[in-house]
Amino acid sequence: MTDFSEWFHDILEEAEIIDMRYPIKGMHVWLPQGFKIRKHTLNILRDILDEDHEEVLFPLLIPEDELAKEAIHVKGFEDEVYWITHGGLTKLNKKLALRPTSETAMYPMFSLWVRSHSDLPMKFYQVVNTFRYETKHTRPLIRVREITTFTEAHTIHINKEDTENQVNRAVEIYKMFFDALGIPYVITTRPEWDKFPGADYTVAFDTLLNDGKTLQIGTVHNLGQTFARTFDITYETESGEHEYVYQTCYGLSDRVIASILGVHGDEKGLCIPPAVSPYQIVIVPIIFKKGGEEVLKFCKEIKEILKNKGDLRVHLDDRDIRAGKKFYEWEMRGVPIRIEVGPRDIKDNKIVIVHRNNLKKEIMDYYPESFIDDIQRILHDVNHEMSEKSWKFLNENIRPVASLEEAAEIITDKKGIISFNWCGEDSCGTDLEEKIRVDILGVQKDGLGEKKCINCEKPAKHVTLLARSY
RNA sequence: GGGGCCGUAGGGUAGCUUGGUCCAUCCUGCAAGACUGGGGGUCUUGCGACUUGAGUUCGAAUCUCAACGGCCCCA
Repeated sequence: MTDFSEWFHDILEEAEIIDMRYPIKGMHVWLPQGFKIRKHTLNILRDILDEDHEEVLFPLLIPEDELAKEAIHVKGFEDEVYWITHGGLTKLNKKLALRPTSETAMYPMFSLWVRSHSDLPMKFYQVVNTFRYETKHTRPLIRVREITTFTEAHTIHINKEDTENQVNRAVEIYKMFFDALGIPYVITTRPEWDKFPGADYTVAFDTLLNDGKTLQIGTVHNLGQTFARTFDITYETESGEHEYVYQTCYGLSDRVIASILGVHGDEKGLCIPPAVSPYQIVIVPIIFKKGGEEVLKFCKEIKEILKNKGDLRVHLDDRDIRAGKKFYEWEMRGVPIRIEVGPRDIKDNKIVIVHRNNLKKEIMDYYPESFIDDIQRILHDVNHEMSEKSWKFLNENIRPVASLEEAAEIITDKKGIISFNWCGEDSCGTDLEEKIRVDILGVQKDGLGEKKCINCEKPAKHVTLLARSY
């Protein structure tokens, strides 16, 4: 796969994930197939979040004065805000912003909700669309003007330590989530110049697409007390004083879907993890003129078993077209396993199963009693193999370097992620980014001892990652 | 932020340089039929397009301008 952009664009259309022809730049239509992947992906995330968060839903519109309250925050977004200026023909006295993110929508309400230390912690999340007037190149699901699936969590705590724990907890949540999808990631603390506007610090997840460029797929922010001061969110302590709260927020976007498609896909098309695949199994009957009835009857039987007893998403493709064409089509759509049933198999009491991830064909004896268990096992294996393969690819493409020249060479030649020793100074970091035209993703760990920064040769503080990124 | 390229059926394209040959080419798709059928089958018939607006002209897919949309490069 040499050109990711082209591959991605084509597959989104061919597999009917989204329709990019909607006549507004950076806004697209979710088609049924794409919507199903999105739905199942959201279900997994909701299940995890619901354990200790409460789902809420805030309005789309934010009044101008609230949005403008947090100066640093609004500075980070001011070029990208869509404004509503009119109601009908009447010009509004107070402009209304389409949320670029929801801090300034939620926090004035949090100020009303938080009263006492016994109210805390509070943990909320919502799944909403957000709007950013992107001026750069928009890319479907990756850089869009309407983020349709922004899952943002916001938490409120009584002290700094609690927010740090919550940041760790959020990282664990996202690990669990990405692990369920077999999406590999690197976790770094973003450099100062790249953190969320208004945050104390930002921890981010990046994955590696198969063209060697990284994609940011999740962020976790420790907001400290910045927003609490701006929006006057205070609680009463046990001794009756009023203190500002500490906050975190963390979010995922449509890019999660992009990474599901981009990480696992190959030259044959998509390969969707069983957990979120619209169909987990497709049954393709091999029908000849004679004996067609019997084959179809058997296909329907196993479909019912898988659907009802196995609680699986199964599709029986009984269209009157050649089987080979169906094979190519379902492979392109990424259905994890395909069952082929022909007269020969029925006669021999066999089932032919093809794994999408490695296209291996498995012929097994058909026992109605153990059939579901066998299929469940195969689905589990497919998921496991997909995850292993993508993690292997990520790990193979993280390369440590000892010099700037080496970094520049590798980033041009092999791409991927580069790990190096860095002093941690902003000026040195931005200088390095400019010199070899890459993005510093962030820092991984401290305490390097005697090592030197590969750019300025001062003592290095962090193992740091850099990459070309989307 | 700066620069460049592009817009023709559902998708991909030919035609544009030199305006008339174009009620627009080919592949794919879709619809119907026949023969077929363990990896994209063949044949027959049919459906479907010049992004929008303004201009130049006897005449515009073709030239000019603008809007909208898409793509690429540089900071």
